[in-house]
Amino acid sequence: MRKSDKNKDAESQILDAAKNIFQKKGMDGARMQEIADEAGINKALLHYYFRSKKLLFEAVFTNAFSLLAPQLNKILNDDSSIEEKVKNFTFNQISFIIKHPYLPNFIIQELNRNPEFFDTIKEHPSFPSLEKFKTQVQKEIQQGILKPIDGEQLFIHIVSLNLFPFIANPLLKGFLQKDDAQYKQLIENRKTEVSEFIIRSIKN
Amino acid sequence: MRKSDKNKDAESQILDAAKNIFQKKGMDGARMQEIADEAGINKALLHYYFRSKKLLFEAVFTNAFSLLAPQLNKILNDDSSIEEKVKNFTFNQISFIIKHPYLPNFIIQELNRNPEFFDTIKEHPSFPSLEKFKTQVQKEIQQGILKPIDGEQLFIHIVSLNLFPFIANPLLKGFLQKDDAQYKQLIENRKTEVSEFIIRSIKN
DNA sequence: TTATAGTTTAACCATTTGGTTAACAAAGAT
DNA sequence: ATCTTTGTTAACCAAATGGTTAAACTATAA
Repeated sequence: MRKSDKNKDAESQILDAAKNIFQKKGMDGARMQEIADEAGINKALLHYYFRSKKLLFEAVFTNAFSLLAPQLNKILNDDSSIEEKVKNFTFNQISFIIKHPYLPNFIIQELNRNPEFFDTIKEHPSFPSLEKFKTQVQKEIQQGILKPIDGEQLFIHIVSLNLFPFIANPLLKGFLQKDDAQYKQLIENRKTEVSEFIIRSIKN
Repeated sequence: MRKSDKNKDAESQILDAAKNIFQKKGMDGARMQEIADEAGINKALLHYYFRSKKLLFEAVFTNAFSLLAPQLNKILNDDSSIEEKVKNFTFNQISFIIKHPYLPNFIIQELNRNPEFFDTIKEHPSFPSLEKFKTQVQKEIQQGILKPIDGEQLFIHIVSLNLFPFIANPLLKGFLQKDDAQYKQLIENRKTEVSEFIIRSIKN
């Protein structure tokens, strides 16, 4: 354990340790003892602050979602053009995930394991809504700015292109035969590559 | 019934059950007893045929990879144009994954959990190579058929657009507020939607 | 038929794991 | 100071889990 962490109060220290372990190993792979060790405290203290493994996990999960969701809202709820949105969104999202590379995989994986989990986050204040984005796409199509495309499909395209390279990191790294540094560079390039690719396809 | 038939019977029955459980719950979440129940046999028989959980899992994993890898080779090693390749590949891959929806997530997830796993599949006979695809992209760019694009990035684009909607199924289903039938339709539409989107971006 | 080798099972076992308890320490509150 | 609440720990526990064993069953070759 690092000394600078010793000052932090126990609860946030547990959350921090739990985040690391859960995001790397998932709910089933994580061990309470391992989290306690990472936090530098006794295992019983985990249960003192968070009654059970399940509750500790849920705390970490909603915490992680609270980081990701506002990122999504950026593209959906500002007033710039679709082109601007795509550009800023891909750049910002890829930059953000570079700093939190385990986040998308963690959320997606645990949502697959337990889909009812979505009900928990549906109530989240910054839960994204697609309505504005969809109507804006339609409007720009009518104005002749964009070629015809379904807003929902476009949304899926964008998120897929942004997140998949992180989720499939080991797979793609293997296929492309890149080492960590090379793959990092490849992703770095995608900050602009992806939006250019999208814009080229949808802009008139 | 001949001895070898019987072996294959029990063995493949175990593999089938293990596939179902492992793909739904992952290595850590799966229980040997549950696999035995699903296969309708005694738990000890699992260890008789596959010495340990780890070995059973590896059998399932390489099996799964053997299904997915040839799909990738289709786009990389035939002689059609890039446009044809993109069209056929997305259509075929999405059609294929619709029949095996757990497959991509399973492979990607377990590869994240244990990246050294890639060494096992690197030896696989149908392990995909990108060389042909990359040179073909460059050639078609020089011929003026395609706009300039990096072949590796294009490859990532394609796979991302194809696979992400399956991997992030619960997340996207939630964001888009679709039920299972509606989401299935959305994916069905992507069989052509994705390739059109790509072609529009790269073709001159 | 019987010996043999392969297959299947119930009962067990050792370890791991999430969770509890009871004692103890720190810090306010009176 | 002394009482009370809150925080922390070592030791413990019951259940679950991967794995083993020895016996029973089955098919077949001699």
